[in-house]
Amino acid sequence: MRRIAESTVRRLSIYLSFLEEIEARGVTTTSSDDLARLGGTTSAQVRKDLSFFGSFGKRGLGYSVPELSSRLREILGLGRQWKVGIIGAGKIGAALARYAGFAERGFVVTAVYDADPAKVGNKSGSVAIRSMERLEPDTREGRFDIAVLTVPAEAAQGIVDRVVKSGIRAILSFAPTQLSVPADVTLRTVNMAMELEGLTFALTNKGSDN
Amino acid sequence: MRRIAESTVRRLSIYLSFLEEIEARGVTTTSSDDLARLGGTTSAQVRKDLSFFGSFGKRGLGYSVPELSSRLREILGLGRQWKVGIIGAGKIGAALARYAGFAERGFVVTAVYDADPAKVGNKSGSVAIRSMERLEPDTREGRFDIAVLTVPAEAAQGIVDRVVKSGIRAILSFAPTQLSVPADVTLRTVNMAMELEGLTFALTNKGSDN
DNA sequence: CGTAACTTGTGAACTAATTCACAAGCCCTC
DNA sequence: GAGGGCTTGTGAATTAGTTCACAAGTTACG
Repeated sequence: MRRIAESTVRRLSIYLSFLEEIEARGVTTTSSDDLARLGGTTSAQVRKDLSFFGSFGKRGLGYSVPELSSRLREILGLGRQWKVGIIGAGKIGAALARYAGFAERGFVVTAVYDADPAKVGNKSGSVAIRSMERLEPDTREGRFDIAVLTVPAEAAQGIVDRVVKSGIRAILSFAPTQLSVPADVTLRTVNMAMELEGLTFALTNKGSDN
Repeated sequence: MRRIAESTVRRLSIYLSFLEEIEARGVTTTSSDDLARLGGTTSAQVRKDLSFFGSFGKRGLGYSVPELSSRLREILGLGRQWKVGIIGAGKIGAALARYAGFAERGFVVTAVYDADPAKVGNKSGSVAIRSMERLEPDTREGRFDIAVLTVPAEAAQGIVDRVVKSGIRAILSFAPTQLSVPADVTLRTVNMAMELEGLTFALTNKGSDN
């Protein structure tokens, strides 16, 4: 398969969430134009995005909503349940552990870790907090597929190295720091400070550009 | 000023965070090569990014750390304090309201809102939770510059419309839905589901590509 | 069955972003 | 003050991503 741009994958997620929405409302057919309008892009972009994976529509008619959403779920790897381990049971970690949106998409939190011995054993949502020492054995036993990092910036790289070494290949980090991983590991970072700075940049430079 | 790519702005944030880090360690000089290595990019990219805003280095020598970090803060609009209003005092909203990283970067949470009357008046961090009805008057009085949305997907567009109408020009949304704003409003969206789907896509399609 | 009205799928054209590559400038040493 | 060793700043070349534009299907209808 040709390399797929991250922007394309993001849009596929958007298309899928609309498809699920209109599917729930009983709509059975849609078009690239509908998807584009709802997703803030163009119909050509929608068709091009889908064309990387096959051809799912009928000329003159459009797309079958159930079929396309099922194909997108498959493409995005949502046909199975994914186990998520949350590392760091602070405010954000705890909020995520309880976040219902996880389950709706097939993600289940199977472990929460914290370095603070006082927290170990407490429940975070429905999951007991585990000691950081469990990280390697748990990972090797396949207790989770995806690591979500909600630890302080200083600790993040060390933990990334540990979970990568014991076999994790997908990491979502909320730590406000640049992390490095081997080429075969996928890392996504959500950095609040960076998002806010994008906004202040725009506020500060509005008018002079557009 | 020529239109600046979002990717460039994101990298400027990264460069700045490194500069602050090494500045704290007493380093006084750096090079595009250092910044590139730490930020996971190339030295040509660093120089090109900076070149959109001026020329801040000395050939043969590199960049003065204090000078460059100060210029970047200025470019990113961090020379002043920004007031943030958090709309939605659920788990994520509450976690953000207490998030110390905010203050470090010059952001101060001046208001927290919630639609649930039972929550109004309670404290979230050091700020009292206000009624949603206060949104318009508060916004018009300049109580906050940036709106952070942590409300359910269904409520998000309505609130965006309200704050935009009363003058807000920068919004950071955590609602898992596509939002639309006028061209003069900057919107950034953080969507957990989308990030996780980016990971499952990669996990599912590894091997066949790279 | 023919034609009109649609909508997809996709090369080709275009636009945006990144990387290359090198002249220009700076510091240091002799 | 000339030469060597560095590193910036930036046009040019390249690569990546988006948009255009249209042939090829599909349905509806007379």
